[in-house]
Amino acid sequence: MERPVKAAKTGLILRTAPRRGGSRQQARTDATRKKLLTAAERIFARTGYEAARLEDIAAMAGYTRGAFYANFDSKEDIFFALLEAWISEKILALTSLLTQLDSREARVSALRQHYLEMAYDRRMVLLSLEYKLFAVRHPEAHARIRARQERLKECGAEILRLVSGPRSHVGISNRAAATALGGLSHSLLLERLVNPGSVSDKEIRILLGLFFDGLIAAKD
Amino acid sequence: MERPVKAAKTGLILRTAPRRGGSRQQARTDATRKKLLTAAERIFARTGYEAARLEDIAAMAGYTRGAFYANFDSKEDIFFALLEAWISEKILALTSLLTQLDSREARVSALRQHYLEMAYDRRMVLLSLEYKLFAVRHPEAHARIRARQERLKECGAEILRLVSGPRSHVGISNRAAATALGGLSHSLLLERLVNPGSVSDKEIRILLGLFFDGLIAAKD
DNA sequence: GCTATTATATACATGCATGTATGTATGCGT
DNA sequence: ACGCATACATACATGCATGTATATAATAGC
Repeated sequence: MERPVKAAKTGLILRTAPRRGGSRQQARTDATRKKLLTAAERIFARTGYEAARLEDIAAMAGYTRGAFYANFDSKEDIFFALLEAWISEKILALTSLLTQLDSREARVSALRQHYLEMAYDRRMVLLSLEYKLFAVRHPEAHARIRARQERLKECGAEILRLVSGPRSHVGISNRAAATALGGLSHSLLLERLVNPGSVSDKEIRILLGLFFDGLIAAKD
Repeated sequence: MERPVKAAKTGLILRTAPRRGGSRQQARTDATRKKLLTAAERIFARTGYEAARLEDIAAMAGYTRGAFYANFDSKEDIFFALLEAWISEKILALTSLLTQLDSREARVSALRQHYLEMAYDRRMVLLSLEYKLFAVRHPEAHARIRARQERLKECGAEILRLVSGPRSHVGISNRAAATALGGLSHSLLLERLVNPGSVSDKEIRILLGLFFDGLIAAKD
């Protein structure tokens, strides 16, 4: 039995968007897609992008590589799909936080809390590092990743702006301040992953608080 | 022609130590070993540990894989050898800095400068990340890497101690303070690698200075 | 319920990096 | 100057992950 039509490789968009016919079959594929994505999230964080095997991702989601290739084109493809999903989710969470609170004090403490919590989200640090390292090492993908991370950082900066006003803190843009706070938080967690007990919970709180308050206070 | 003696795999130590007979031949192998190590340093930083190919390392050093396997057992082997060499070098530099200066002011500004310079040493950040990520992901190697990094951190803490005395800054150990400063410096550089121009040189100086001074001042 | 379509699994081909085994050249002792 | 050992190169074998092509199971339309 010949196949007269060569199954033309679906373009980029078709892959991520529903094939069509939005019925129950659709829900099924959406579910496995999501399962694959969350599996990828764990595997990428656990073993790193390069060492991650597609088979492991599929297996952790409860499938084989067949299901994987039905939903994604390659490791890079799912890597980027995960980035999109992940950033969108984060931004949603942040913006909701941004709108809910109205007093300045509430925002400040919420933001403070936010950076503190970053220091305990193991998967996020490892994933974030994977993306940054990938960007540094793959010039062709650089712009794409940067753009995404940018939106997130902008979001953080936006909140800082709401808290401290448009003017920079002693010559530091809100953007740079957000970057520094996130970076400190991440690096402290990484340090604890490598060497648990090297920095206590209390020290984390103090260090982040010190820096955070320093940045906020510098403005006044 | 049979080989009656099965070339017993050289043990770990024999590989790194001179075979014996300390003559000119020795100097030659030492030289290629060093060339291979510095090549590995660049390749590991450039592509990451997992993606690094032994052939590229050998090629960058001006050899082929034959030379590599004559000097190292595997990628992991050279990875650790590089770690040892690298940490030793860093510690030497730091301790010399520690002893040379005698006034407290001189030490403070030297230390300040040290953390600032960390934010410009691209290869060091990338390598340091590789080792930390490797440690997190390879439990069997964890202790080994940790021990090395530990010595370096201790060194930093030692200097901080000389500057600010044995007592911790408002509940922060010197060790944690050194970690935080290094982490902030590294993460700022990483951010700039991903997104050049996102943080200006001036902002780097201010941010690091703010945090550094905050830590030092908190003690007084 | 039967057929068409879609979703996933299985089987196979390919490429590529590692590691090993052998070959060649360079230096060292006598 | 000759022969041995050491440094490095070349060639080959292996393993393993990717990607593709085909087969089966599940779902939708009629």
